[in-house]
Amino acid sequence: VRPALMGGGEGLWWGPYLDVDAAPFSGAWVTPPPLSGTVLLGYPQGNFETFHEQDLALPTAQVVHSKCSMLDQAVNPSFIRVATSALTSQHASYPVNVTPLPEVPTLPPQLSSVNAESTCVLQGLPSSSITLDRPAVDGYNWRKYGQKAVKGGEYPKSYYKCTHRDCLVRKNVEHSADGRIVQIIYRGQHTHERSSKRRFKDYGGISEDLDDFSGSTDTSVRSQSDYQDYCRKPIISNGDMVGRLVEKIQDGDEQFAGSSDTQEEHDAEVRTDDGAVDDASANERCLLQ
DNA sequence: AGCCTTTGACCAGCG
DNA sequence: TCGCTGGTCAAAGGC
Repeated sequence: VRPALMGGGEGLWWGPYLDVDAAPFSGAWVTPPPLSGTVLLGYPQGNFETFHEQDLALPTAQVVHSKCSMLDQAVNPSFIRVATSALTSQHASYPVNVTPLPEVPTLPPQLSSVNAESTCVLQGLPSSSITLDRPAVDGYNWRKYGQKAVKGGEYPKSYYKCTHRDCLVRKNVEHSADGRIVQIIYRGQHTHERSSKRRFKDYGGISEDLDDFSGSTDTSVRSQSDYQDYCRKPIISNGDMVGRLVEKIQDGDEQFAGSSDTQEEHDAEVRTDDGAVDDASANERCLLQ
């Protein structure tokens, strides 16, 4: 089953998505599943980044959203550098130029009705810039308890537990050959708050930003309009790094994904002939709910 | 000392 | 029942 365009903002795909191996698409917008799910972000070169809702939605997405709003007034690449570094390994920091988009994508009713939580997907990062080999960057503490070569042996799969007492949340992380995360399967729901502000500080001192909006951990009660108010401005992505986003709900029946032919067209427009990126349109897309 | 990753063994489900 | 596969356990070692 290929992703279905269900309407909404220009350049976005969303809808049921059952075939992860379907043709690459651009656009990155996803509604996190209520209990568990997978967010897979990929690039036309065959590189993929995968984030779970809680990798992105609460800590980093809101940071980026916040920074997006700031960037609307004064474009400052350092903001995104901070945000993206929080997404990457704790040692990585990558400069990214930013240009705000003029419009705010419209939400498809199908998705807006699914879940009130919000996910912002960083898209268009250089393929080398995000390596979520440290799941702890989502604000929770994880302990790796196993690794297994899955059938075919293409990608080793790592198994992580949340270290919080009485929390049974687990993550299955699939890595590509070069160590990049290909897929994260998230099982369960945290019964506690994000465990460590200190840890976020370690990733760039953004913990305060996280609390700007995520003071409550009960995101399910947060309204969509709240998010839209909170983050008005999306960020356009690096055209060279057309994103691919897949959300796979493991424990539920619903599966969603984002993609867009129109977005691909847009990305093609901002991409130069030699594959270089038009700085004016470079960088990150922050799509919101 | 505590927490983490690594890794081989073990277990359960399924055909 | 057996073998395969995915998921988990737990000892060992590192930071």
